[in-house]
Amino acid sequence: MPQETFVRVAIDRPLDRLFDYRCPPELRPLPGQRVRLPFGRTDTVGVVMESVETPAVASSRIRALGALIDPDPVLTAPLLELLRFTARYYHHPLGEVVLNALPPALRRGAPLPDPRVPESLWRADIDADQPRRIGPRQQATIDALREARAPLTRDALNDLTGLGLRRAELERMAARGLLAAEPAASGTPEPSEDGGPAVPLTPEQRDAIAEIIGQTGRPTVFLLDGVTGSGKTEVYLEAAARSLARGGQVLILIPEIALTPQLIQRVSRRFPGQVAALHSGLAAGERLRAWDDARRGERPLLLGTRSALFTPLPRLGLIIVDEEHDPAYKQQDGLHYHARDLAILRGHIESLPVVLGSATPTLETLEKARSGRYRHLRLGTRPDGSRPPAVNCLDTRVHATDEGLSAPMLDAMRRTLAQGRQCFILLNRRGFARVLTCDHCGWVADCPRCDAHLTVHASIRRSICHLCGFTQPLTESCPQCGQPLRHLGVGTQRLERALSRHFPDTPLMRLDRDSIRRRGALERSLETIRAMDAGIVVGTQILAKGHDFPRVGLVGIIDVDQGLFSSDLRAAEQTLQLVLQAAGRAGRAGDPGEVLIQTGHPEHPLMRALRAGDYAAMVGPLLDERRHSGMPPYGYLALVRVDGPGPEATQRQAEEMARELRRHAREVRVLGPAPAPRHRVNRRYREQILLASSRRATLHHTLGETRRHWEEHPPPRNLRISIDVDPITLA
DNA sequence: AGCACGCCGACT
DNA sequence: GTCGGCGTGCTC
Repeated sequence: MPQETFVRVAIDRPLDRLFDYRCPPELRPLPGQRVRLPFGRTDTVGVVMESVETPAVASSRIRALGALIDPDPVLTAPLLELLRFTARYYHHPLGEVVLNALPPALRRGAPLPDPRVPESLWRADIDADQPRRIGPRQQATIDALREARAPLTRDALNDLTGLGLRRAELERMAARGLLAAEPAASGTPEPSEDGGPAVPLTPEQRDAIAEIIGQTGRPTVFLLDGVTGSGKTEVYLEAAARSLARGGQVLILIPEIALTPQLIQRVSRRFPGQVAALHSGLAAGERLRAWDDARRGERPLLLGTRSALFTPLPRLGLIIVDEEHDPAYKQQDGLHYHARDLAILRGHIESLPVVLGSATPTLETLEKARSGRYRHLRLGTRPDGSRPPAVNCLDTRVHATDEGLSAPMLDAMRRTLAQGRQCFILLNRRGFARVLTCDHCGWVADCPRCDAHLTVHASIRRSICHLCGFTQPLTESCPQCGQPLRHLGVGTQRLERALSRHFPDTPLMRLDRDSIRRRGALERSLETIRAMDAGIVVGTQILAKGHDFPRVGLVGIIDVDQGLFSSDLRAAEQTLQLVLQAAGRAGRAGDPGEVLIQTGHPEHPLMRALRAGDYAAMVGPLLDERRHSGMPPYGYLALVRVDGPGPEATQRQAEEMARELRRHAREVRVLGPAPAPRHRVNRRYREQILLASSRRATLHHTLGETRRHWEEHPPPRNLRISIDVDPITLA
């Protein structure tokens, strides 16, 4: 009798199990292949995980597979292994994890894009000096096409310009006779070769590249540790070039593509036609195309944000994680994975080197580099010969501040501007004022849905909750006693207004999430800043990201104190990183810049360390502290969160969870439940339980057993339980 | 999660 | 009488 075969299938449901199906004789799906299947009363999409001889449930319950969606697997075997681990490690349903690795269109069962259908290629089609009214976007498009000297796809154009051009926009330009479209010739166009690196490499850079390439095919992890301006990007690009030259694919992860348009442009220019970019700004179709181009090796270099980690890359040879300290690598909802940690795991599974780059590495990474588990590559010298900036504190108890600004800060700004250099003023709070309050009766404008004050946004005359987005019109007088209200605390918008009064004739810009919301606004702002001579830029941490500016003489930090005294696990570390990243903007090409920090606590150990200026030295005491308290990297944490519509039921459920966790705890401390630091967000109440252990295994045992229990005795539907393994913040 | 079944309240 | 509220149970 012919042997029947069965497959075990992953499905996009929050059920922590796989489902077995009978294979009709003509269907022999391989692991990683998408299939359509009957599920309950409907049809759904699944991914085959493995073949099995005997199903896990009685054969009477087994149903037959519907159909294959693709002729071949869409996910590779090593990627499936990574996804299995991910589900186990983060205690998340495997089906959701697996389907999450697919672009949304494929998750819903859409067909793969047909690689034989070429995209349009665009070229400039305009007489050189024909006088015409052309907008800045159109001009930039035409300039990019002329510079490329070859017709480009829309994707390639967007990579080069960062404009996010839509098809309709290009078609409008074509209708006006500015552009012409032609179908792509067979095969990829090979635009003009850009040659090797633009600047000669330093010996340190050459050594780093040689070390990385020397580990090809081995799961070696590198920490590429170098201050701003030390040329980490050149090391990435050159290592990538050599890996590509050997026929491998390269994955470069970056924290947020939207904030680093310069990097995409730089990579696209260096590797024309070879780069696929994957990030949240893409429309569904573009995302699918980029993903599939990377999967098929059509574009062997994939540049993307954290989710790009799950892209199948059959010939992957090298992974680079840029700015590894950036918390954006940790997904904060649903599947709480850390893309940097999983990148390292992927390196092990696929046996390839992983490069973690940062000027301010996390304590976790530094500790592993110090203990020798990672190879530590240092780029100490800046290729342009500049020295690091001097860091000084301004004691706000001595120097009073008005709208956030002290007199010495203003003096330093005047000096810097007089030298023809720029001032960057960093304040990590957007909006106008922190709160709206009444001096007479003490009323404060609070969010009706969260435990948070509403932030004043004067420009749009509204108050906004930064937690849930609730907004309401600004009121002039107190709703309780009718007295006029006062704006308390300073945000970037208020700082901008104050500075425009102090420096009425100086160019002034603001850079924060609100100012760059419109498409292309960030690119325009960065361009303006770069073109500006002396001037002032006010902004949030976006200012501290790795943009390159040539003329910054002063970086002023308005308020670090909330970072010094926050009780959160990583507050000190992250404050250090933020200040140093910001400081990295100061001083280029011979001119050391200056960093001025306003603080009420200049004697605080962190501030003393900052003045000394050496990140590695500052980290020592922080690591000691972590060791003594058993915190990461010397101990392991997991956070169990319960949230629900009412405070009492949520608390009861959290208490039951904690009881269950304690029942299974072996060498695991179970702390709580306690109301989460922001107890109420978006009309939901949140309780949390912290698990701590000196061993990973015991933590996972406790979580696993508890999870099994609640799968069997599920809590009411309106209560949600989520597990955050290796939480980045306890808030 | 989806989806259906099931058992109680105010409508044409 | 029946449309529809959301509690509960199941999915190979």
